[in-house]
Amino acid sequence: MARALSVVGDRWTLLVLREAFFRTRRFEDFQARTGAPRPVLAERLRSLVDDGVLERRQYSDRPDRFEYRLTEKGVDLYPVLVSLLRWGDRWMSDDDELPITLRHRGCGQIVQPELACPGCGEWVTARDMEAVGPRATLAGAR
Amino acid sequence: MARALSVVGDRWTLLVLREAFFRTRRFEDFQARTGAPRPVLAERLRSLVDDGVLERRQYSDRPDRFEYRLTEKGVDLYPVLVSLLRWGDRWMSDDDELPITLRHRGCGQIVQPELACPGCGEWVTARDMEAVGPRATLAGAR
DNA sequence: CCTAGTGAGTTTGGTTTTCGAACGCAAGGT
DNA sequence: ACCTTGCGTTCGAAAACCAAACTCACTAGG
Repeated sequence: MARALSVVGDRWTLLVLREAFFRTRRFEDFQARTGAPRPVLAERLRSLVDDGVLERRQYSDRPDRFEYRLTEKGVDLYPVLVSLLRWGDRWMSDDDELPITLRHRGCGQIVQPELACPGCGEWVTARDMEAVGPRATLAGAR
Repeated sequence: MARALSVVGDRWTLLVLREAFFRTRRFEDFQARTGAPRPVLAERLRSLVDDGVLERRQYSDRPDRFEYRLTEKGVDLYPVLVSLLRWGDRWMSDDDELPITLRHRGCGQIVQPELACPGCGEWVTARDMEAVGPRATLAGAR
């Protein structure tokens, strides 16, 4: 998890990724929609590309122009973003800003996806899970 | 989501919360396990308490000693942490560090929880969902 | 031809944050 | 009397951040 955070553990990075999921692809648009300072944005995009989360693709020569798209690795961050969105809507909403809503193409309903157990299909909360392995013993060793 | 990130959009904050889910409660232990610099840790704990994610509780007077526990709001961040954990294991693992594994108390199996649709129960990926509402039009307005 | 505009950055210079190391303080142990 | 534990705070140096201006390579309009 620390390694995951070394990639996405940054305010601007996550805002950039949110926009990427909304199909923003160009530097100017990322800049306008996230409000990130341009040098910071340039640096973040570069490191996301280095980390394989975004792909930098030329969409024009003369003049050279590039766009940034999510890779498979990037798309797989969706649960992180959705979980944050959900938590923000639940705990941090203020009334004069309507939340983003998500529609499930499969069933057509407006929903907030939640965690479930792939083993038994039940919904999962923190209390239903326990850590095992190296950290479990660490935490217990107190 | 931006508001959510204003609370947890920080490398150290998320590491602190990870430890909190492992039942770390004391300043020294947070410091040792996250490696966060002490002044940063003090400031982060304070702001997490301000934001209602952690609760600061006195567990001894003479000398005064405090511990930090997750509130309900904090516990509800579990999906964010689990999603990060899962992504890190999938995309950032290196072989000489065993991943943390999670057991579902309900069915006893070792699993990585995933997102599902509360409407129809199907598993959900980024491609199955579409945004509607204010941002959808914004993204389309290009 | 001259000027304006667009897209994708880079440079600059000044302000915040962050960091590691050391310190403070109140007790408890030996 | 001295060392240790727990929980922080203070300090100066180093790094990151920011807004604004600049660059470069074109395209479009008059």
